[in-house]
Amino acid sequence: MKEGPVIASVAALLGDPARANILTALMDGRALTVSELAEAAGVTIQTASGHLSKLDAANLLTAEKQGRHRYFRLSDPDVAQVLEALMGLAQRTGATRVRTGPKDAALRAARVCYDHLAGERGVELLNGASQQGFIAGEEQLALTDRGRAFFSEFGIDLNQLEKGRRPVCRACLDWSERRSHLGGALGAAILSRLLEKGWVRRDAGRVVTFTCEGLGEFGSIFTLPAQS
Amino acid sequence: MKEGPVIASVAALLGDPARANILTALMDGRALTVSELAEAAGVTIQTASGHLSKLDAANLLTAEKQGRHRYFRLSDPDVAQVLEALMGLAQRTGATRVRTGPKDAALRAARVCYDHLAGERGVELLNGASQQGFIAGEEQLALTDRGRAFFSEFGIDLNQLEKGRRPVCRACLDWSERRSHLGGALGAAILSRLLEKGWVRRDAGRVVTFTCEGLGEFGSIFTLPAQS
DNA sequence: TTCATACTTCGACCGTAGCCGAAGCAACGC
DNA sequence: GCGTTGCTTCGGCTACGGTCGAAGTATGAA
Repeated sequence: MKEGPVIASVAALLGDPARANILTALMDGRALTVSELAEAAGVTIQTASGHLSKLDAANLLTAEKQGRHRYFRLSDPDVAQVLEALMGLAQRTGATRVRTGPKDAALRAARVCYDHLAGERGVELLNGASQQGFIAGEEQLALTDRGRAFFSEFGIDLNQLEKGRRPVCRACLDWSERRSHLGGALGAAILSRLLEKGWVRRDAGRVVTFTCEGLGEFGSIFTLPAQS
Repeated sequence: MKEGPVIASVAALLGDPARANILTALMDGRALTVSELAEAAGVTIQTASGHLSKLDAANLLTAEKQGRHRYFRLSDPDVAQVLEALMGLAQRTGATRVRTGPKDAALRAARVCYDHLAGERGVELLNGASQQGFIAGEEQLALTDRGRAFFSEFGIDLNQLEKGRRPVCRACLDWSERRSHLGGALGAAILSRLLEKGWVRRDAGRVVTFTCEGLGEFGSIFTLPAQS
């Protein structure tokens, strides 16, 4: 009678389809306006506005005003992580209406999870990095010396990352693969670098597409057994 | 409009106060009957029965019939983990009605999280084990050779644990401490052992109480810097 | 057989919360 | 000033879902 309700109030927020749509639309880490979110959720602007104030009041979102727009984003990577965890549960749960549309396939292959790479490629990335000794651990991840060398070479400023409050490496459970992929500051930095290098492109929504060349490069680094 | 609803349906299940109470009542890993759960949730038996069939249909619970009773338990440690994660969110979220009752204090000190130790003691356990080199990693945990020796000595059959499908070590985020404690098969085995040794006692609900002697022993092992 | 217990199903009631139309603000451009 | 755009607030409608009383099923005991 006491602790139940505390989880119920949050869960109830996530439990409305419109709000759930809003949140998943924000899972790519971008900030979106009220009207964009209304469209994503399939409701009118007034309705979306109402939902957004609730989510904001619960600190699941943060709002930022810019001129006459209001941009909303997830307030924290933790929120995204809980959402992914719920998707995982939803699958096991049998609520899986096996909807194998083309968009679904693309999502499974590679997508953005808040600000890092997820899906098949995301899992490959972490597996490859582990196999080659760049990253150690299974649930609590740590960067190895070898990894430091590699990612510096790759163009990532590790000192910079380590200054922040955010953990550098973080295992994030992938709802489609049921395995972990790499989150945290390093995960985010890698995705940025992949974009800069032109290996991947961000499409509408959370889908990430590899260029032909990018897929080759990525594969030669991460999906082959250690090539040394 | 497509992936939102999948998380919404699960979240909506968790979002009803009565169901949330039922689930948190089951978080200690025990199996309870319909009537017990009805009382825990503060609703009539018919109502509870309805909720339980929904939770069961969603595979969040598993039912087991024994005579004229029906026992329900959480279907999986994963479910408990998501619930703990939600509690964490609920806190950050400001839904924190800071209710510092005596029971709350006891819960914070030591409690059962599905089947392993959580709360201050749980976090101490993992910290101590890490500091002394029994367990390596930060998010992905692994047992070290030294840890194998120690826990065997402690009375745990590690070979047995490693046979099962369940991961031996698992970091589980503690909602009250905002740090990880040790879950997985090893976490469960340690709690059993603590009970067997008479170091701790399980009270009503999820509260775990240390005996005077038990607290001393536990402390000398886990809360001091390595005593070697 | 009869009664008691444990639970499920049915039916009806009621409240809450989501939804939209309309109106009200606020920021920007002209 | 006026009009447009982006968003919020208000009011009323509606429907979904939680709730309980009552009746029905199953197990076990006397």
